[in-house]
Amino acid sequence: MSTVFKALSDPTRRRVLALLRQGPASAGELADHFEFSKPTMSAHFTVLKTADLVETEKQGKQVIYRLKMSVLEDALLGFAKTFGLSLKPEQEATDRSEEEETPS
Amino acid sequence: MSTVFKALSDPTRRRVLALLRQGPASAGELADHFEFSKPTMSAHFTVLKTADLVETEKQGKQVIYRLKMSVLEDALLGFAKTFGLSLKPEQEATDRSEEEETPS
DNA sequence: ACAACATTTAGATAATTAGCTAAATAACAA
DNA sequence: TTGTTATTTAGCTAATTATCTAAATGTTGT
Repeated sequence: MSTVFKALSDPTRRRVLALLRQGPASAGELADHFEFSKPTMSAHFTVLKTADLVETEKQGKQVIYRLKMSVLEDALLGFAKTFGLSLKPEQEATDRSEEEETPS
Repeated sequence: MSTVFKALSDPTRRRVLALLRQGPASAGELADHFEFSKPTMSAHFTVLKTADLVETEKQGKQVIYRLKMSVLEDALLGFAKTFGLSLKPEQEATDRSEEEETPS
């Protein structure tokens, strides 16, 4: 858990995770969202991987990063529980993009 | 939010917060739970205070630290929301012995 | 084989962090 | 006032971190 919180402590890494929430992406695609050098971004990816928050798959020249949602969820949940909070899945945006929102 | 995550990235500080979950405590009481020096613990308290995760009140010689639960909750919630998760209060042990709340 | 592209590794540096001891400050008690 | 206790500040150091450029590695296309 400590590695997860360490990983989350950097805003760039949190943004990377948020990007991956949209779906898998290559190292380069991810890096393009930032102004840092590729090596710098690569180092951030390594931290995320060490924390087991992402997994990778090599596809040709590219390395595809994928969010390990369950790991993030468990870490967050484990911590939240210490404080009498629990985590529940939110109303998920459905794929029907043209539809009106259900009023809350 | 970044200061909160920075604060949470250290296990000692997470333990301090967990202790404060039980109720307010003085700097010394908190420090007694750890093997680090008082000044080291004081520095940790400063980080927590900077992140607005705790507030203090001076009582005579002592400084009482109190967890700002709502700040922790909001930070956690804000982040969780990015990932389609939300927080809810857990089933709390119904030990009312210390409370002076009006029953609903 | 060679070149182009995608990514990581190596190696360096500046900034930050977490820890320490010693000293300063603040409150209270005798 | 002097001493005791609680906490913080000052000043230091070692370790870690975030960043960079240059080079290495691995993959694909010609």
